[in-house]
Amino acid sequence: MASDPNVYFSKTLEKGLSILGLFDKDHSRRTLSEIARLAGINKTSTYRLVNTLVLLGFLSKNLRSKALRLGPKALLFGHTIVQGYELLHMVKPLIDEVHRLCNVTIDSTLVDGQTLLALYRREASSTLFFRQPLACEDLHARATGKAVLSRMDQGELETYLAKAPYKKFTPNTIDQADVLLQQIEEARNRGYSINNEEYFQGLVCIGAPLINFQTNKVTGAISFDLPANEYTIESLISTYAGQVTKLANDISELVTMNES
Amino acid sequence: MASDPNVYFSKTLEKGLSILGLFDKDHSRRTLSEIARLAGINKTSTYRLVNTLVLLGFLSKNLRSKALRLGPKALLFGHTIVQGYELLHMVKPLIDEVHRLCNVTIDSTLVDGQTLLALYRREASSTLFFRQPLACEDLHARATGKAVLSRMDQGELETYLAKAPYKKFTPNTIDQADVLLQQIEEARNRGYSINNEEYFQGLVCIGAPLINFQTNKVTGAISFDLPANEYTIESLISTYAGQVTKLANDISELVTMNES
DNA sequence: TAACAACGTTACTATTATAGTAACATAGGA
DNA sequence: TCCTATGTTACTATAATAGTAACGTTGTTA
Repeated sequence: MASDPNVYFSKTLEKGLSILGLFDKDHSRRTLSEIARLAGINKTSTYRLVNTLVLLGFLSKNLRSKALRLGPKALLFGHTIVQGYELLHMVKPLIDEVHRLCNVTIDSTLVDGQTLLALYRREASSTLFFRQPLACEDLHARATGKAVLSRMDQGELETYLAKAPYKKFTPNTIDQADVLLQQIEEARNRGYSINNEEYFQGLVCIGAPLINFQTNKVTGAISFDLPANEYTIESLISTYAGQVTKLANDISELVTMNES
Repeated sequence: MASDPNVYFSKTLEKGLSILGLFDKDHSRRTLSEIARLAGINKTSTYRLVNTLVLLGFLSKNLRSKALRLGPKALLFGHTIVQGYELLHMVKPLIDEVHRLCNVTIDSTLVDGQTLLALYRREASSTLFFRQPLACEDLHARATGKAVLSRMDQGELETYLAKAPYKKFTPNTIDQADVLLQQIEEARNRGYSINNEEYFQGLVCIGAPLINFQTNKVTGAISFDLPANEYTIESLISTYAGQVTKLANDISELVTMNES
């Protein structure tokens, strides 16, 4: 009776997607009740939605244990969606090319609100393996994060800075707002940011922001990741500062074109 | 009034997912009408669902052109789902290990009905690049496809064979049912299948099926892909037949465990 | 073995969300 | 300028969902 402000919003779809989103690397099996609880949906509705996903092949249900997990359709769906992300295909050849020339691990991320989303990563064969998060809210501890922060508008930056003290990943991780702010300003002035084993021991990175030149807003960042035992911060900068900023610039142009 | 047989099925969710699924590598931008037409949903409902996806960040809408494309949330969502697929993480280390030892491109696929779904692929640095499909219905032209066919039950196999003449990708592609059937029987007897530049010029492959040992059903296949100018079919077999079948066996055991 | 608890499934309606029609708005092309 | 295609909004009948409650099943504890 109260004329909904959201006649053009489907709660059902929102719920269904939130259910699918509950399955990730660390939660590949879930039970119905668990889903209902986590998604905040009542049992019957959850049952209906889960059943739908099962019938469509997005989830598969173990007949005995009733445990749910992602089905083949979900795998295809996920792959298809990732590949359907236009920017990925624009960015990939540029990154691959630089990777080929320099044999360095290159990471690209998008910023969505206050979180970094993995876009595309190309690893140098030698790079020490570390588990790359798909979404990361710890901008303070990453080269890409600091690059993004260096070009955020004042308001958003302050919101982030207010989160101090920040999560510590290594002894080097910056956990104080004033130190972080200083590094951010430095990054803004120089055009690149540095990560000195602040996220992962043994890994030093140099990053640069991706900018939409039309709106002048930051849309993400890239970084070159290198082994700390082969590079000092100085040699990292002298070797790669030019390359990261150039690559970031090239990608920024694509982003600008793409978003207009 | 007619007691629906499907009270526990959400058409809305089905529609929403089908809309998201319309975005892929070759269709990264779509219009509302296009979506409505392709998904077979009326304009208003499409508008509601699309609007929902936009508000949730799965789609983004260009303010001027109204063109729709996948949003950052979709990228994260897709990545998360793929990584949430349990089997991927079980298969990956095995394939990576063999890849490391042999420096060969290894491909793994799941079978879903009559289509092959890409599971995990590890490329040898030297492998000629070819665009790997996420879903493929042309079992006849691939080593993984023939491996799967060699272990399908009679009924399903006949369904596939009835599709002849098959799509031709190269001069070598088999397009006649009797030739294919012969190769399939050979593959069943030997435990591995061969692809002699039938899918892609310059690429020879040797494949083996993945079996759920408990149900004795085929769940997918793997293949080693190699350059035709370095391998004859004979040298391919003598070098790799043992390795593919062993790897397929190891993965099959995982699959069996995983599905019980 | 019995009782219990937790979970999954089904039945049943009130309520609400969606489908569908139609009208309006806007933009691009003829 | 008119026309057509496309996107957006209004409105209402109808169909779909939410929510309660009850039932079946499984596995655990006493």
